[in-house]
Amino acid sequence: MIVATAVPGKRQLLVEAAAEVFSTHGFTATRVSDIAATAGVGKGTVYEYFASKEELFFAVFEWIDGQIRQQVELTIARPACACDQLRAALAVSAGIVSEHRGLFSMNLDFWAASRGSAFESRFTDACRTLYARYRQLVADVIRRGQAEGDLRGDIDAAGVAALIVSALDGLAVQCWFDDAMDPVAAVDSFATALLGGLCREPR
Amino acid sequence: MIVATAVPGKRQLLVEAAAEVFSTHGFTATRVSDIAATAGVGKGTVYEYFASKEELFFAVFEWIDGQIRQQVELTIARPACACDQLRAALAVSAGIVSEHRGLFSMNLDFWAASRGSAFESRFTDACRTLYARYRQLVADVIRRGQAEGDLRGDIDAAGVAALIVSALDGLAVQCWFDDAMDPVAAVDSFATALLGGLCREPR
Amino acid sequence: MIVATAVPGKRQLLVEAAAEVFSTHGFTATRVSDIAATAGVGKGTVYEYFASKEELFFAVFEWIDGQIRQQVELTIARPACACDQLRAALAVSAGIVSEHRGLFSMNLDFWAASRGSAFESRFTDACRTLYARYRQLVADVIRRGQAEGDLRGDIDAAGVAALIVSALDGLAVQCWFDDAMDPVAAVDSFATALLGGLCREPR
Amino acid sequence: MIVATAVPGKRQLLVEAAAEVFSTHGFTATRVSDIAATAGVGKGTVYEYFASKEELFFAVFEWIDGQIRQQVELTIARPACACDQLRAALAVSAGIVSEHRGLFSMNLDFWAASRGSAFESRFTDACRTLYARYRQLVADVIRRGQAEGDLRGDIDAAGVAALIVSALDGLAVQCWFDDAMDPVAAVDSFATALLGGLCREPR
DNA sequence: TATGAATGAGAATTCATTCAT
DNA sequence: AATGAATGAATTCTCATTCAT
Repeated sequence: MIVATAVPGKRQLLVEAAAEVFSTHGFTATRVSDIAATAGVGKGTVYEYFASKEELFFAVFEWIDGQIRQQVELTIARPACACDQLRAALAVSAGIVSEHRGLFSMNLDFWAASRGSAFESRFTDACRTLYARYRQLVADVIRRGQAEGDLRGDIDAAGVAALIVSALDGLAVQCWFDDAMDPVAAVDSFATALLGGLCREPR
Repeated sequence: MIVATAVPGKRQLLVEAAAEVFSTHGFTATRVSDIAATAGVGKGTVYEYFASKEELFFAVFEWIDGQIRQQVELTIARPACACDQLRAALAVSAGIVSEHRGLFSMNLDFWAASRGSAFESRFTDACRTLYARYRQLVADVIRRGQAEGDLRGDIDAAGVAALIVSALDGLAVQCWFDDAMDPVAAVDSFATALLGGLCREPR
Repeated sequence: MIVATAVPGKRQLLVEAAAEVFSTHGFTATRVSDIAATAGVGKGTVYEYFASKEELFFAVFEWIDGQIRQQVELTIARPACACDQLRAALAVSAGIVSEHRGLFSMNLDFWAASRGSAFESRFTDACRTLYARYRQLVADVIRRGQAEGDLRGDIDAAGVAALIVSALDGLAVQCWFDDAMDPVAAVDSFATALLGGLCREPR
Repeated sequence: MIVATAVPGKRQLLVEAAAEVFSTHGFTATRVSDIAATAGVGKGTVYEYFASKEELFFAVFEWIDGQIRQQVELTIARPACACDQLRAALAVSAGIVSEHRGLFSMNLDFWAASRGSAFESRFTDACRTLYARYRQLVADVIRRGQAEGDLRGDIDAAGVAALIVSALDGLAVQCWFDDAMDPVAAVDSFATALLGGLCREPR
């Protein structure tokens, strides 16, 4: 679960207030004064802790990234065979998307921040690193599975890992646009297909 | 291929100029005057054809959507077994991503336009429809494959279709952040894994 | 006389409106919107012609500098002996100060602009050049007078020129603070003393 | 010399810290917190001693004024003929300018403070008084010289005094803009010219 | 129809000042 | 007395949009 810190300092208070307002209205439509009001402080106070609106936005990005990665890593760390780990990683990710549609919509803003904002390169770099890390995480599981004989050895682990990570991001996007989507169920079918093979006859 | 229309009217000229500038600088950082200059017309002329910057942006969205869907539909329409159709659809999509990284980065802006802009609901609705259509397209192939016996019947076609579409979107995101990614190779590995099954022993 | 241009373009209109407002309220206390209102245009229009408040301020500086230098140069250009030229230059300068106390008060702002503003070096450079030019102008007259035998040859022309120019600036400062000062009369006494010598017995 | 007080109270400590920061960055660009930091006290402490930034600025003005006037008065107080007193007064003033270019640059800020600041009239009044006093000082020397027969009696003492004082102020301005200027040498030439007469034949 | 000069709503940001501790 | 976290008034500047030509 993504939960508020127990005893947040004022900086963290602002990050969480910002997350709330940004995730509701989007980056552009959010005014700094909205965040200040939500946090229950004066407008100037925001600038005591963050040099700019974008700096605060980036802090929100880092906070959310940390929260999510922590859960995924914990899940994958549990000892199990590679198949089960992949399935569990997919399931927990879908669960997060399902529970936090609002927060996940911020992804769209984070991504867009890499397009023409003053922090363009900062967000681009952070996202590149973030995705490289997730791909690595998944690829390692796959390679271990291949080494241990659970998974087919004739498949490029990095390529498949990239697409698994992609699938989860893309799923969150579709869920953002369509409340009716059930990410958990979709991911479950996907895991079954991917692990067992869609084709009746393996190729 | 995504190509300029042969004899564009001035409206189409503006759409294509806008696509170029938007894809280079992002929606927010693009000024209407930039687009006018790129199109070689006066700033006021833009408003003869589009009521607002966002309206023009939406027109770009529709144009690109049309271009891409056309290619995907043509690919899927070719008679083949379901497996080959899926593989071909994945390949052609990856190819488009690969060839048009710039255009694809606009996705990030389109998605973000669903967050707090004046056209919020217009983009949201359009994206919901767009994704529903792609999911349908893929799900139909899967269902046909199941009916014809090429694909396993015990799998939820809709769920898997959702994730396949997701994977392609997510892949484009990662390619935007990381020039070193090769979407075509990654998709190929993914197709092999998905169709044949990652596990050595089918489950 | 310092007069408004006969057919000012909008840029010049703004410069003159700005000169009026700046000279009345000082740089800091002047709001860009005040200038726009005085010029009878919208706030945004100011930014069509000047990139910033300081850029406009600099344009005012250049305009006033041009106006004044023109008069001084015209005066000095009239054929006369060096003594008369110096006397005339002093007189015309005092006359300008006397007639345009308001405009001259802008000097105080121009000078202060060289202290910590974004345009610090631009104003510093411009003032350095401006004063070097005036010193040169006066020094040339003195040297000519020395060559022609009208003025004592044992005196450093550059040093005296610097102080003559200084005296006029300092006089404008005192006039700004004290309406009762009569620059014309003061300069007349000064010219007599300087040219004839304060001491009863020449040294 | 302008030196720090031997055992400064905290108020004086702040005045001197402020003088340092103001003279370095100018009034506008100086933040109260900079002064506090330079003085080694908390920001709030400044307000225990001064009601506002401008009040502190005014205190700096008074402090510097006092320091400088003291030196000039001491110089003039030395018994000598009027000619020598004038020459000495000019020399000592040029010496101060030369040694304290930084401090003197504050003049530009003091003057500008008379333009649109909340303390406008306070600075204006103080400067008017200050200059009246200096003019009086110089005029008295001249009048004494005239009475004693050292100086020509047909010259308006007040007018000449005003320009002598002006010249020193203006000189400081030019020195601020041009490091290459040597105020001491310039003033020496000026003194010679003024006392002995620029013209070969006294008029 | 095409234009681009003019507009002004709107938001980020700064920093002097306050005041609870 | 000393502090510095908190405040919000105030102002610059941007740029989508309008409309007279």
